[in-house]
Amino acid sequence: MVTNQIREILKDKNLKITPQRVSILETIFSLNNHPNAQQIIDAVHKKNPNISVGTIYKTLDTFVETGVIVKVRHIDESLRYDWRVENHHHLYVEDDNQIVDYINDELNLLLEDFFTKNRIPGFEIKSVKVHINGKYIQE
Amino acid sequence: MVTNQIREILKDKNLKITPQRVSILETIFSLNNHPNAQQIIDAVHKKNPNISVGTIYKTLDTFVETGVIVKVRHIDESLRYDWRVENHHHLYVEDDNQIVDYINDELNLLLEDFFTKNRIPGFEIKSVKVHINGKYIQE
DNA sequence: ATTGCTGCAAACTCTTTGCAAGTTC
DNA sequence: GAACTTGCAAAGAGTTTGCAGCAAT
Repeated sequence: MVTNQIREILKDKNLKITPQRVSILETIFSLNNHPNAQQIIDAVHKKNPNISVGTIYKTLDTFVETGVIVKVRHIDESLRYDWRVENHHHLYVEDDNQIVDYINDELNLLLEDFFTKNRIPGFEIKSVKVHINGKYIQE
Repeated sequence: MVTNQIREILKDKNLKITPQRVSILETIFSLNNHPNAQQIIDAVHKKNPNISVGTIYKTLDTFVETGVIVKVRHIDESLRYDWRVENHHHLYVEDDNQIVDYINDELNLLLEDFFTKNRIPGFEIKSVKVHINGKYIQE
């Protein structure tokens, strides 16, 4: 992701283009696997140790409010940030704090079909995500 | 869950039977939906405000170490406690910190079949859990 | 010049830890 | 009585907030 693209994203959202925001957004785009706030802070500080923690939290809030990124509420207290919107699933890698995207349209269709046929009374489904837990092995 | 059963569980694990432990375990069994530490603390304090927070945290650790309860690491920083072992799925209720069990054998079979046919190269699957996000509605 | 952003510091929540006093067996 | 458990208080991590000064438009 080039800096110019980032400046354009900010401009589109009527956000002032500051070095801090550019750097933070650049960092988020450089992190592959749904970083949480702490991981973003650490990564930002590697390049710019002088950006304050408060600023980073406020910037993340701003990005979420304006739709630059989304805040994924996996469970009430576990927040992760992602800039992708499409529905996809995740591999949770054991002994490793890694979360890898798993995209499979056939699985999406299968689940959609299942939950159409098996409605949950009184419950409106917004999205269905599959968490695949396991680990990488030598083959 | 009767207090006598709880005393027996503690005795089986060679844990000293203290009023605090009985009360905490009673509370955990009374909470249906995978409470986190804070929810357990709140619930315990409703009945026994004088049990200290430190004691509750230590007791939870002790229970986990001895296998009375399990600590479920949904994602690296989101811990919830549960005493059930069987594989089941969850409804994540929006605007509400509720997680409701969703048990459906047909869904389990469907997923098992899918991932048998669609192996992920180099990845050993330990478990597959479906997170159904949505909200309750008036019907 | 105006608006909005940043950095700092204080404060708050959740969790962990050490230790002296108290409780269980 | 020995061993373990509790409560308290201090401390640490992560996050939020207010405000004065500063930067972007």
